[in-house]
Parts: sequence; structure tokens; C-alpha cells
Amino acid sequence: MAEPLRAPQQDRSRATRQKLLEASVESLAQVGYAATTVAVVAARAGVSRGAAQHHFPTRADLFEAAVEYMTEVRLAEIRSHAASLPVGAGRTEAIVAMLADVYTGPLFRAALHLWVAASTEEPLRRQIVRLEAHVGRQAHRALLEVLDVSEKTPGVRETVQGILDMARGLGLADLLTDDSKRRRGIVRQWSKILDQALSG
Amino acid sequence: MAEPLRAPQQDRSRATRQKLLEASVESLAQVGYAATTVAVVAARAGVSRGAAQHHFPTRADLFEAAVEYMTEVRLAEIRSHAASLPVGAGRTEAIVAMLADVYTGPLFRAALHLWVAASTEEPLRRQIVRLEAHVGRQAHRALLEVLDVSEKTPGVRETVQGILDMARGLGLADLLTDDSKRRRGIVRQWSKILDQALSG
DNA sequence: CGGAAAACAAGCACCCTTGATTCTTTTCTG
DNA sequence: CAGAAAAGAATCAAGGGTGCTTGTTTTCCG
Repeated sequence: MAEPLRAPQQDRSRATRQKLLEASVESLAQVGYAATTVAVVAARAGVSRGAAQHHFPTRADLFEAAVEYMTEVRLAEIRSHAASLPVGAGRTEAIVAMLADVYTGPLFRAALHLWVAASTEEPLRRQIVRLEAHVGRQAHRALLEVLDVSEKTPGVRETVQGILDMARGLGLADLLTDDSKRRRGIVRQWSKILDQALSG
Repeated sequence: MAEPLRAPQQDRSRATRQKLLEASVESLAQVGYAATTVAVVAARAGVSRGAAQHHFPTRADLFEAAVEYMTEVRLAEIRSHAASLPVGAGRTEAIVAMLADVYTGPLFRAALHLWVAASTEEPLRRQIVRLEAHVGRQAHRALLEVLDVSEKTPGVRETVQGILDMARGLGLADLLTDDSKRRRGIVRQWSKILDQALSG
């Protein structure tokens, strides 16, 4: 547990901590959970093992903090992407394409590795469920907003959730091979379908 | 005397091998890739570690065979489910529900763990990509058939692929928590959408 | 035919590597 | 200088691989 908001830590210490978290996420995305050892993370962050040890007593502590960190970054990513969307004709397709991009990006990749690992490691699982619910809700809300639809309308909720699940599936497919070509076609087609479903 | 044990060694060996493969898949689904050690698999299968080592010299060999085995079983599962579908009104929803079921079942779960592990382990990755392409193609074909649509029609290909990706996403969501309630709503809604998309 | 030898299945014990954690020492900075 | 931060060495457990042994089935040759 981190101490409740004391005055900002020493700059050097804070920077080291930050570097460790970034390195963790990068490492997760690139080499997966098992290969993301404390030694690897420390090396990537350019600090010694002992330094990592100082900030995160156990490996679990490191991942706990990394999940928290990723949550923030992912929410920031969603917001920034949502802000730069075109209006008019191609908007829906731009939205779906953006969604597919987010869910094939490095952050989602790292999250995916964590999910699967967490599914069999209880303490981590609980924590991820909690934070993921948060991210999911925000994503859902943002999607409703940019699509300019209301959950009040019957079916809209499920429609939007389904699209999010599809994006997750696309991200999964992209894990093993470069799936971008196939994905483009799906995005185009499903933008049309989505438009119809939401207007009809 | 004592000759009744007509246990052709070949059969016994095959049975052991089979038990090891089944145990591998179960273990993958339940405890994940990292925790599926040869010792665990052997124990589950009710044989000694040495026996496992005899059939599969390395852990990688075990997973190699397990992937092959899973491919067969998954294809059989697809075929059997496809055979028992209702006709008439609720057919599309039954199809989508069936899809969602398959992608939240233990076989998919095991496959999911393997995918993620394979994404960072080259030899395994190559093999899974090859076999997954096969399974994916068969699933796609089966889906076209039970939906009674043709790929010749523009857009149908992408529509069907998208649904498969959504099923994958639903499977992923079900990994960390019991997602069945939310899933039911999505299945219902997306059956409607799919019907419209394929008829329009 | 009969019996040994080869082949095969399975079990058991040990070695070696890896990775996490603990402990001790050095280096900053306030 | 004192205490936090970082580095590095030492310890310990887990897991995979290898070699050896035992028991059983098949083969093959006198």
C-alpha cells in the first residue's frame, strides 16, 4: 500500500518509479508476463535490481502498480482519441477504426497479457477486475457520446457493448499475426452495419 | 497362469499419451500456461513424470502435441454443435448463442492461454498460427453454411468474420469474471442486427 | 517350439538453470 | 553527518532435463 498523499517524493525517486512502471508495460507488451522478470524490468528502466526492489518489494507489487498506471494511461488514450474525430459522413467508420486501433495498440497488448495471467492468479485478478470495470465503463460512455446515441433507446446498450467486444476480439487476433489487412475490411463493413443498427 | 492381462503395450502407451494430452488441455484451461508444468500434467493424468518425459521429451513437445490435439477436438465441437440447430424463427439467435458458448468453453479457454503464451515464444507461435488458420477457416465456412448465406454477396465475408471476432472478444471477457448475463443481452441484440445485415 | 535378446513403457533420483527475495554495502542529497 | 535511495552479492525454491533402473512385450534365431 502506498502512503496517502504526502508531499511529492524526491524527484529522483519519483523518476525511477516512473521509469520502472513504463518499462513494465513495455516489457509486458513485448515479451509477455512470464518473461517480464524484475531483472528485465530493471534493465529496461536502466536501474539496478536493488532499486526496483526498493520501490516494489515483490514482483506482485510491481504489477499491482503497473496495472494502476496502465489504467490511467489507457483512459488518457481514449480521451485523446475521442477528441480528434471527424464530423459528417465518415464519422462512424472513423470511430470504429479508432477503436480497432486502440485495441491493437501496445497498451491493450500489455493489458491482454496481464488479463490472461491474472485469470489464474487470484490477488491480481481481483485488482484487474476492479480497474477494468472502470476502463470499460469509461470506454462505453465515451463511445455513446461520440456516436451521439443514448442508452435510453432499447438495444443501444447491447449494440455498443458488442462493438467493444468485437474490438477486443480484433485485438486478440492481432496478437499472433499482423491482422491489419483483414481488420480494415471488417471495420468498413461493420461501420455500415452499426450505422444502420443505430439509426433504424 | 496370469495371462489375462491382455494389455497390448501399444494400447497402453496410446492411452497414456491420450491421458497426458487431455490433462494438458484441462490444466491449461484451469491454471494457465506457466502453471501447467510437466509435473502437474503428469499428476493430473495419473502417471509419473518419467512417463510423461518418455512420450514428450521436452515441455515444448508436449504443448506441440496438445495444440494438434486441441485442433481436432475443437473442429469436432464445431461440427457437432452445427448439426443440432433449430430451423425457423429463432435460428440466427441460436447460432450466435452457440458461437458465444463455444468461445467461452474450456477448449477456447485453453487455446487462449496458449495464444498468449505463443505470442512470445517463436516456435510455438508459428505452429499455432498454422493450426488456428485451419480452425478459423472451418469455423467461418460452417458459419456461412448454417446461416445459409454466400460469400459471393459483397460484405457477407466481413460480416461473418466480424461476428467471429466478437465471439472471441466475449470469450476474452469471460476469462476474468462470469460474464454470462451481459453476454445474453448482447447475443440477443446482435442476432437481430445480424439478421438485418444479412437480409438487407 | 523355446528361450534369450532387443525394444519399449514407466518410474526414480539427481543436476542445473532461472528467478524471486533477502541482506549488506555504497552513494547520494538535504 | 544522517537517512533515504540505489547497487550488488548471497540465498533459496521451483522446474525442466538427463541418466539409470525396472518390468513387460515382442522378435528372432537355434
